[in-house]
Amino acid sequence: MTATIFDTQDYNYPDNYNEIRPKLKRLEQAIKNLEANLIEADSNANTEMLGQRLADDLNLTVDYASELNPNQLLAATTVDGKVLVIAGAGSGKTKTLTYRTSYLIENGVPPSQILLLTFTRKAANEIKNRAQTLLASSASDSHSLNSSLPNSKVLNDITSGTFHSFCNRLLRQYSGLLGINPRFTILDTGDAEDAIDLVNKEKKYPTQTNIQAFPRKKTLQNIISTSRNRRIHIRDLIEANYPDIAVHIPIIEQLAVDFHEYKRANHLYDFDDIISQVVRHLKTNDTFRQLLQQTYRYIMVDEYQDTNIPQKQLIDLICQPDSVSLMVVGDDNQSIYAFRGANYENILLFGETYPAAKLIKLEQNYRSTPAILDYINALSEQITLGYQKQLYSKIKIAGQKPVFCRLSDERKEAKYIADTVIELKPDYDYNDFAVLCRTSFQSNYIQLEFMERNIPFIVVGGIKFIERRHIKDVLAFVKILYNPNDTISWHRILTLFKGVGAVTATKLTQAINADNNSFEPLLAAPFAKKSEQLKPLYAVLTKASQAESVEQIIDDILDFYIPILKFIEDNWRERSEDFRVLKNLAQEYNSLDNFLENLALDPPNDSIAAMGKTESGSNDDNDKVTISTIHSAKGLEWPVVFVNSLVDGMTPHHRSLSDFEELEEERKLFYVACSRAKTRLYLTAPDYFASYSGYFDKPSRFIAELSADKVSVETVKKYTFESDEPAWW
DNA sequence: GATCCGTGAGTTTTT
DNA sequence: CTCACGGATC
Repeated sequence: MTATIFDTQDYNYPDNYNEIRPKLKRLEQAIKNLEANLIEADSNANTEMLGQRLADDLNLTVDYASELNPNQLLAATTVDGKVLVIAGAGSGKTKTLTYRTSYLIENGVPPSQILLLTFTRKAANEIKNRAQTLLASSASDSHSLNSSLPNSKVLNDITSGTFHSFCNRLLRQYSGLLGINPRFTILDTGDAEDAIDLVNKEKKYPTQTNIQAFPRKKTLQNIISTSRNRRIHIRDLIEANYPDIAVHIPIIEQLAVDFHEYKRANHLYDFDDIISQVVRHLKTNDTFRQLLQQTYRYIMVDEYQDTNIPQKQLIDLICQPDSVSLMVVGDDNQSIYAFRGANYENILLFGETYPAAKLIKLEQNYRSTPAILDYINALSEQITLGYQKQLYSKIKIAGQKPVFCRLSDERKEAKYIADTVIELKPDYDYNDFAVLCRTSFQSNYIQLEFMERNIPFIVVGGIKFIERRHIKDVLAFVKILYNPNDTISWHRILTLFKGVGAVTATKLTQAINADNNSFEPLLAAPFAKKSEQLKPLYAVLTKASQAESVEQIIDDILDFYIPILKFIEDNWRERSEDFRVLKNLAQEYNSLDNFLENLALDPPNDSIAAMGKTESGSNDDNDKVTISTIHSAKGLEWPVVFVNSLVDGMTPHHRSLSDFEELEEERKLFYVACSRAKTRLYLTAPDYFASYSGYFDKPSRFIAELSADKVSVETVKKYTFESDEPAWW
C-alpha cells in the first residue's frame, strides 16, 4: 500500500457492492469476451499491408497511413461488421471519425447511407466539416486523376446529429407512414413538468396527502422519465429511491399513463418520447424498420458510453442485419450521464449484444503532459469495471505534476484560483484557463472573485437562456401558432392575464381545441368578459399567424408581450435584453419548424446577456477564462485546468455516497475533469463546506485514494491574500 | 374562481 | 434562496 497524502482520513464506502455483484460478473464476462476480439495494429502485420494497400489505391486522395497512428488507421478503415472503439481521453477520436467518414466517401459509399450520431450537434458538424476540408484539400494537391471526387455539396447528404434531432426528423419525415401528426411540439423538461402538473390537477386524483405530501411536479417528471429511460417500473423505482412517497405509487402510475395519453392527444413530445416513440415504431412497423435498415448502411455512434436503453435499442434495431456497418466510439471511463438515464452497461455489454464484434483501442494521448497522464491513469485504475487501458504519450518532458491545494474556505479557494490565473497569465491567454465545477452553483465565489480582479470569464452551463421565464412566455406564443393543440403553451399564455387562472385557462383551451383550433372563443361569451386582454390577444395571434417571417412573428408578439412583462416583472428592462438575442436567432430561420426544433434540441447554452455585461472596455472579447460544470466540459480541453470544491460530499456529491454505481460515476466525473488539462492541473478544496444538506470537511476521497507521489501539495502561505474586508467598507 | 401572503420543505449534473 | 401549498380575502 503506497502512502497517500491524507493517511489519516477514512471514508465510508457504499455497502451495496455485494447486491450488484451478479450484474458486475455479467459485465466482466462481456468485457472479457470482447477483449478477446481486440484487433491491434502493432501486433498485426496487416497494418503495414494495410498502409501499403492504401498507398497503392489510386482512388484514395487522402494519405490515411501517414496522417493517422496505426490504431486510428485501423479504426478509420475497418468498415464491415460491428466495431467498438475505446477512445481514451485526448486520443484523437474526432480526427479518427473524420478520417473514417472521408474514407467511406472515397470508397464510394453514398453519403446518404451514412448515419452519424453524436452527443451534440456541434460535434456532428465538426466531423462533417473537417471531413469536407480533408477531401477538398487532398483533392486539390493530389496527382490522382480520380474524377468522381465528392463535390462540396456531397457531405451535406450525410445524416448527422444527436439522437434527439435524428429521431425528431424521422417522426416528421415519416409521419404519414407512422400515422402521426408532423406538426408536434417538443416539450423541454420544464414544459413536461408543467404538463404533468396540469394533468394532475385536471384528473383530481384522490391523493392521501394527510399521510405524506404528494410529490412536486419536478420529482414526478423525474420519476416518470427515469422509469422510461432505465426501464424500471415506477413501483420498483419509488420503492428503491423514493421510499417516502411509496403511499402514492398507484396514483403516480396512473398519472404516468394519463400524462402519456395527454401528450399523444395534443401532439406533444417530450425528450423521452422523441426517442422512445421512434423505437416503438421500429419495433411494430416492419415497413418503417426495413426502410431505415435499407437507408442507413454505415452507422457511427459517438459517446456510446452515454447512451440510454432506448437509444441502444434504436441503434440495435437499425443495425439488425449483418450487412449494416456499425462503429460505436466511446470511453467507459467517461460515462457521466446516468442521472439522465444513460446506461454505462451499454458499452460494456457490446460484446454480448454483438458476439462477433471487434474491439479497437486508441490509447495514445495527444493532449496531456506525461505527469498529468500519470495522474489520470492512476485515477483510471481506481475505476472498478471497464476495458483495460493505459494512456501513453510520446512527449518526452514529464511536465508539472498536478497541484493540490487546500484553502481555509471557499472565498480563499476562489482567491487562490484567481491568484494563480494572474500569476500564469504572462505565459498564457485567458482562453487557456478553465475552472471546472461539480455543480454550477459552486462557481459563485469564483465568479465574484474574477469580477473583482477584472479577469474576464464566460460561464458555461447553469441557467439557460431558453429556460428564462420571459423567453418561455414568448416562445409559448410561437408554439401555439405552430401547434394550436399545444395546451401547455395555451395555459402558459392565458394565465398571464389578470382574472384568468388555471381553471379558466383549461376551459378556454378546451373550447379552442373543440372549435377546430380557431381563436374565436377568446372573443366569445363566457371568456371575453374575464379579461380585457383577451381581445388584444386575439388580435395579435391573428396578426402573427399571417406574418411573413419568423422574425416578424417574434416582433408582433413582443409588441404585445413587453407591456405585460413590464407589469409582472420589475427588472423587465434587463430581461428585454434577451429578446434581442431571440430576434437574432429568429433571423436565421425561415420556417417555424426549424426555429422551434433548433431552440428545443440545440438551445443556445451560454447566457449571452451575461456575456455582454463583462465586456468592460476590453477589446479582446473572446479572450476569457471558461467557468464550466464538469459535464459541460466533456470533450473539451484547456492548457490550464482548475477543479474546485474537492471536498468529500461535494465531489463526490453527497447524494451518491451510499451507492456503489453512483459513486463510480462520480469518480468518472472527476476523471473527465482532470483529463481536460493539457499542461497544468490544479486541484483545490476548501477546508469545509456547510449547507442544510450537511457539513463536509474531509478532502475528496478521489484525491486521498492515490499515492502521494502523483501530486504536489501546495501550501497557501505562498500566497498573500487581500484583506477579507468587503469592498464597500 | 383568482390572488395574496405566510409557512415549510428542498436545491447535481442536461439532450 | 425558491417553489408549492393552505388559508384568507376579494
